Amino acid sequence: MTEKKSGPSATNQDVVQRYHHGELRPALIAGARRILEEEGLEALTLRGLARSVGVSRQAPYHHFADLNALLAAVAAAGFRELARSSLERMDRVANRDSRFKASGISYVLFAAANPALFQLMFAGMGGTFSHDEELQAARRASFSVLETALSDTGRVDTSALAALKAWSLVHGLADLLIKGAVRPEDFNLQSWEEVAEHLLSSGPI
Amino acid sequence: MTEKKSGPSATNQDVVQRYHHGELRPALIAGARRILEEEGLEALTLRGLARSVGVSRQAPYHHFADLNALLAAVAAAGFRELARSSLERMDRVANRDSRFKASGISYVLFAAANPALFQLMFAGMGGTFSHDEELQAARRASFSVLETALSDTGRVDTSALAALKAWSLVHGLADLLIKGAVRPEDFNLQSWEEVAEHLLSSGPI
DNA sequence: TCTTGAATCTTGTCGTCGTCAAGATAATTT
DNA sequence: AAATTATCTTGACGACGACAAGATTCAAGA
Repeated sequence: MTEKKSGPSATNQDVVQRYHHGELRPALIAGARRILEEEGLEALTLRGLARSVGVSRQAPYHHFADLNALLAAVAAAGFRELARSSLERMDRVANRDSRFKASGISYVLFAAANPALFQLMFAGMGGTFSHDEELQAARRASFSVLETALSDTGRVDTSALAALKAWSLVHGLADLLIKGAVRPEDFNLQSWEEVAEHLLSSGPI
Repeated sequence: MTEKKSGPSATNQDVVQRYHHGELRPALIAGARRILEEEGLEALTLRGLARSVGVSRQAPYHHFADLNALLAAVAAAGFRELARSSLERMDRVANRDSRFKASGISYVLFAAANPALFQLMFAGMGGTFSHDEELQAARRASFSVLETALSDTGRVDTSALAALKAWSLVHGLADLLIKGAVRPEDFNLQSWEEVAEHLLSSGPI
C-alpha cells in the first residue's frame, strides 16, 4: 500500500498523498482545464475537480472564493495563451497586412483547439465572474494585441467599425465551428486554417 | 381563500387551482422562455419552472422527457420565430440585394432582442439535445430562409464560402453584442440595426 | 350512466451539487 | 518551543434532476 502520509519535509518527488498538497492552486487550474476540454463545461464541478486532484471537496475554497473565481482564473489563463499564440504566429510573417491576417487566423485556430475554454473566456465577458481583475487585465492585454495588429497595417480604414467587422468575422467563424455548424469539408478545404485564410482574403460581403 | 379545487367540469374561465392544468405543455414553454430572458439560462430550472407555473415538481416530466427536451422545445420555437421575423423584415423591401441585407439585420436584431434564447438555440447545435427532431426541423427551416435570401441576390459569388462569410459576420456580431463586448455607442451609432447595416454595407475586410 | 383504462398530477426518495461552519493538521514566524 | 497562520478535513444544509409509486381526473366503450 502507498503510504498515507509522508514525512513533514518530503521533497516534491513523492506527490502521493499528504495533508498539504503544496501546489493545489495551479493543480486545480490545470485539472479544471483538462476536464473542461475533455468533458465540457457542464462536467466541470468543484467537487469532481477536487476529487480528481485527490483532495477534499472543501480544499479549493482556500484558493478560490467560489466556483466562479476558479472559472475566472482559467479564463484569464486562456486569454494569456491566446495573446501568446497570436504573437507567435504573427512573428512568423513580416508583411504588416499578413501579420493582421495571422492574428485573425490564430484567433480561429485557438477556438478550434480549445473550444470549451474559448467559450468560457467569452461567457465571462458580461457574465457572473466578469469583475475578476486578473481576468479583465488578461482580456485587455489579449485584445490590445489584435488591435495593434490592425492599426499597424497602415490601411486607410482602421476605424472602430473596420475593427468590429474583422472581429465579428473571426469570432463568428470561431463560434460556428465550435458549435459544429460548419466543417472545413463543407467548403472543400482541409483545415480551419484554410477556411479562415479564405474568409480574411476575399472581397466585400 | 381561493378554492383549492374547482368542480370537475369548470370552464376555462377560473384557472385557479385544479388537479389537471389543462395547458401545461405550452405553459411550461412560455414560462421557460420568460425565465430564460428575465433571469438567464442558469436560473432556468425544472423545479423552479414547475413552481412558477403552479404545478408539482414532477409534472413537467409528463410532457418532456427531461430538462434537455424542454430546452429543445424552447429552442425550436426560437428558430421558428427567427425565420418568421426574418421573412417579415425581408418582405418590407423589394430589391433582392436589400432583402439579403435585411435577413442579416434581422438575425442580429433577433439576437439583441432575445439574447438568452439565441444562445440556447445555438448551444443545442452540437450539444446534448441536438438530436431532437422538432429542433432540427425548425433549425433547417430557419437556415433555408437565409440561404434562399443569398441565392436570390443574383450575385456572382453565392458560393458556400460567401455564405459562410456573411453568416460568420452577423453571427459574430450577434455573439459579441450578447456578451456585452461592444455597444452601438462605441461606433457613434444609436442602434444595433445601424451597426449591422454598416457592417453589411462596407467593402472588403 | 357506469365502468374501466389511460392521461395527468402528486409525494417520497436518492445521489449530486455549491457552500457555510467548525475542527484537525502542517508550515511559518517569533 | 510556542504561537500564529495557512492549509486541508468532515459535517451539515438547501437546491437540483430524476426515478418510483401512488392519487386524481378524463375519455371511451358498455
